[in-house]
Formats: sequence, structure tokens, C-alpha cells
Amino acid sequence: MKLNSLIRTRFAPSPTGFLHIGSLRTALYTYLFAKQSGGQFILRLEDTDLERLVEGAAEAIYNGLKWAGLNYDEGPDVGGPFGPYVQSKRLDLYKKYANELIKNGNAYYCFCSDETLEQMRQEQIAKKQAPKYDRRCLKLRDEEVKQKLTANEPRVIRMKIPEKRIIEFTDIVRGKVAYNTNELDDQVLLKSDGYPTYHLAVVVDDHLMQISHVTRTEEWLPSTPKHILLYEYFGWEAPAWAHLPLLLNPDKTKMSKRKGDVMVGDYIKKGYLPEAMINFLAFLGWNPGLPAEALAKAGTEKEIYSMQELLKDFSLEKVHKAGAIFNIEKLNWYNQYYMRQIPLDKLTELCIPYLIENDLIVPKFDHSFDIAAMKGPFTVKDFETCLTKEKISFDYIKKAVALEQERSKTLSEIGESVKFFFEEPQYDKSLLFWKDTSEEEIKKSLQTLQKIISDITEKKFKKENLQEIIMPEAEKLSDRGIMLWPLRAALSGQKASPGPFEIAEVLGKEKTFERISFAIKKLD
RNA sequence: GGCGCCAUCGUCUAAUGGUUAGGACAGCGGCUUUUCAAGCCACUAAUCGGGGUUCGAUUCCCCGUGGCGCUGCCA
Repeated sequence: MKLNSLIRTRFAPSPTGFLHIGSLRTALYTYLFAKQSGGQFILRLEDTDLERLVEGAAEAIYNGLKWAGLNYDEGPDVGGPFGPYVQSKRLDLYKKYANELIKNGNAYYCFCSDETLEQMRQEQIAKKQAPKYDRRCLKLRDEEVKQKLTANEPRVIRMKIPEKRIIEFTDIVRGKVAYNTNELDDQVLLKSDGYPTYHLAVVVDDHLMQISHVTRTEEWLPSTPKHILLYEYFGWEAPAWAHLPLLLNPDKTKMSKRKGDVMVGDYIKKGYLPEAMINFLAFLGWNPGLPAEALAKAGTEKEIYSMQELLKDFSLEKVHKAGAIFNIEKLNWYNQYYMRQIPLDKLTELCIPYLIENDLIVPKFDHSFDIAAMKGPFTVKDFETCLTKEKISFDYIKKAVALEQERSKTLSEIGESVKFFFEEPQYDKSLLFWKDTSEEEIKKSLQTLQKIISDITEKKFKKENLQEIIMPEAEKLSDRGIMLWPLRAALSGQKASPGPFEIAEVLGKEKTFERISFAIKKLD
């Protein structure tokens, strides 16, 4: 372990898919750990599997990290002193180090074909043995190897694992962990296509990039002894290890697609806020666990943490060992909480892409942008110059959003619930009926309202005034719902919505009158 | 199969030898109420099993059970 030196951590995803929500949590913990001590956080792309590369995945990773506020000090798109930060651009390096291992006798060429290896595996399984390379190529004589190399036969480079050694290491999350080298396979380090496997590349890069702490998920725990051996072969000092718990599906399997949304982009599109996602993810597998006195002082066990507070309180030692199920309900709760904290102007800006998507407002520019990429006009200024649909102002949108702010869990939900402010509501006339009131009563209520409203001046069309004037009328009835329900229903066309007076104020006198008239017509 | 990791309410977790086992989400009930939310109040709900160690175990040790991970020229 490196002591007394700058903490440098890295997040090293492979661009074989869009940014996974579990990866984002790993990145978060990695970021927090480095940044809380003034260390550096690095992004490295591990694109050594040509077959699984996905186009656009790298972009999605950059965007996702940026969205979440996990800014890296060095990385493929920002550069840095230890670049390149993309493994496919470092092939010569891996080759050089692999050859060094051969020279020192810590690795050897293997010319076995896929079929040979597969057969070997099958035989071992049949004999109930652990599948393991039988080292037949290690027994090749020097001349044979030389001959095959000259003939340019396909080959890989395998790591030579010593026998009967116990590799013990201390993991920051798990404590002491030990593996017997007899259980380890002679791992392929350099593939026949010249690309390194993860095992070689990760060790070489972590060393060259001066990574002090390796943080990664638990699935890597069993390969850690191989990595430690490689550090030993190279004569390098190994970093500190921290194997983080996995994020799980509700059925406790490794979180994956098919069992729900797992891509960060999915959550961005749905309108989750980065603050909520970060807070939620931080507490999935970690908890500050305040001492009793501090707890008593705080009054309650605080679960709302900003990035700043996380930076202050996070600690790898307190990360849980067990995997955590991704619980969407709690995310929703966090998101709703954070949505209520956002200043209205800002929230409105965030909602605009969703309104455009729902065709509620139409900008003049080409709006075929991607919400997940978060590109497009978001400022008030941009927005006011780009509307075409019946002179809807930013202010109008703001008022509509304000009414849905507390009632929505996501931005996309606001985009939906706010619809009736922008288009005539379509509904069945049965919606207008309050409990078991008669059609006549409802109609009478609406007619009364029609009259009251036409008497109110445009200027006085505020919810307080409306309430002051309409409530006494409603109180005259056996149940004020007889007047208030049909009013609300007529204005919103919805079973559930904000209150009638607030809606009326936003719609304005003219639209309010029209919608009441429309409702009366429905009853005729 | 082998190896490893893990195990507190349904879920996320707090409490590391002494608590009525705490909180949050969800759920349920109530208050509020023109609807739905929100808010406020209350309730339900957990230490996987068995052995030890100890005056005392959620906590330490062992065994079992269960879950998960790895066992690829994937990462």
C-alpha cells in the first residue's frame, strides 16, 4: 500500500454498453474517496474486448459522469499527464510488459487452439475437476517455441502462477482475504489479437497511472491475487484494494437489464435529478453511522446528503459488505424531495425538454435533441425566443410547473401532468359528477360559476380572490364538492389535479370561462 | 463441482458485548381536505439455524443453511 502520497483513484469502465447504474455508484464511491482528501479521480476506458464494443458508449459514460457531477481530473476527453486514457491506444505498452514477464520466466507462450482448450475443459469437468489450463505449452522446449514463433503461429501469453502459495491481502471493505495459488489458473495476459486481457491491462495501467487505491466491485475479488502476483513479478508496489458490494435486482442477482432500467440514461430521460440519484446511490451500501451522541444532537438519522456533505462524511471503511437491492421507491422519494427544493425557474428549465417532447410547446429551432444527453435550450433567455405555439410565455409555463412541482416524482411526470394547461382537456362527462349528485345540480353549479367568473375582472383573476368569491357560493350547497369538484374537473379534465382556484388563475379568465362553458355543453 | 464473499424489519440501513434492537422508504390507519398528491400523527414489521466463549451476545469463534460472485483469448 502506498502511504503518505497523493490519493489517486480511477473509474475504469469498459465501453461495452451504456453507463450502468451500478457503475455510477462505483464511480461515485471512487470519486468521493479521492476527492475528500484532495486526491485525484481519473477516468480510463477499458476497451480491450473488440467484440463487445458498443458505439456511443464512451460518450454515454462521459455524459453520465458529467450529469452526476463526477468530474474527473484526467481522462480520454480531458487528457492528463499519464495518457492515453484509452487502453486500445496503449497496446505497445502491454506488449512490452508481457514480453518482460516472458523474459523473467513469469509468463509463457501458449499455442493451444480454442478447440484444444474447450476439449480440455470438458474432460476436466467430466472428471469433476476444476477447469484449469494444464500447462502443456509450458513444457514446450525453447526450440519448439522459437520455431512456432518464427512460423507466426497464433499464440497467447499466459501468466505462470506459482504453486502452493497463499496470497493474503487486506481489503479496505472486507478486511483480510486469502487465496491459495493452487486454485488459480494460468491466466491469459495477452490475447492472440495482440490486445491485453483485463488482468494485464489493469495492473500495467494502474501502476503507470500511479493509482493508489483500486476501487471496483466484488466480482473482481477472486482475481485480485493474480493481480498481486503481477505486481510482484514486475517489482511494483501494489495499490490498496477496496472491493465494493454489488447492486442487485429485486431477486438478488447482479443488477442487469431485463429486470428493470439499469442505464443511467434511462433515469436521466425519466427525469430524475442528479442530486437525488447521487444521494440515493451513496446510501445504497454506505451509511455514515453516526455515534450515539452525534445522533442525539442531530435529532434524527439524516439521510439527505449533498455532494459536499458526502465528501465530508463518506468513508470506504463504512461501506457495507453485502450487496444492496436497487429500490426504485426510495429513489422516487429522494427525487420528489429534491424536486421540491429546486428554485422554480430552474425546475421550469429542466421541464422544458419534456414539454417539447410532449408537443406542448414548439420551439422554432430543430428540437430533435436527446434528453439523456441534456443538450438543448435550457435558459430562460433561449427559451423565450424560440416559442411559436400561441404565445406561451416562460412565465405561463412556470406557473403551470409550480402547481405540479410538489405533486410529481420526476420531471417527465411533470411533463405529463401539466398537459391540460396547454391543450383543451378531453374527458367523459361522467368526470364532472361529484359523488351521487344529479346532472341538474352539477349543471347549476357550473352555470353559477360561469356567471361569477364573467363578473370578475381580468386583473382580479387571482386564486385568493376566486376563492373568496366562490367559496361562499359553494358553502351554500349541502356539500361544497358539488361546486368545487365539477369546476376542477372542467378545468383540468383530470380525476386528480391541483385545486380549481390555482388552475383557474394560471389559465386566466378567458380559458377558464371557455372550459366551464364546454363542460355545460357536455351536460346538455 | 471447486474457490471465495456475504447474512438485522418487505427494501436501504443504525447499533460491535449490556438499547423497550433505532431511523428511512414502502405498507396500513388517522388528521387535514373539493380530487390526487404533499404535510402532520400513530401503527405493523427484523438480528437465518445450531453449538460454543461470556455474568451477558445482533456484535466474538465454530459448524450448518441460504444467497451471491468467480471458475473465458469478457470485463
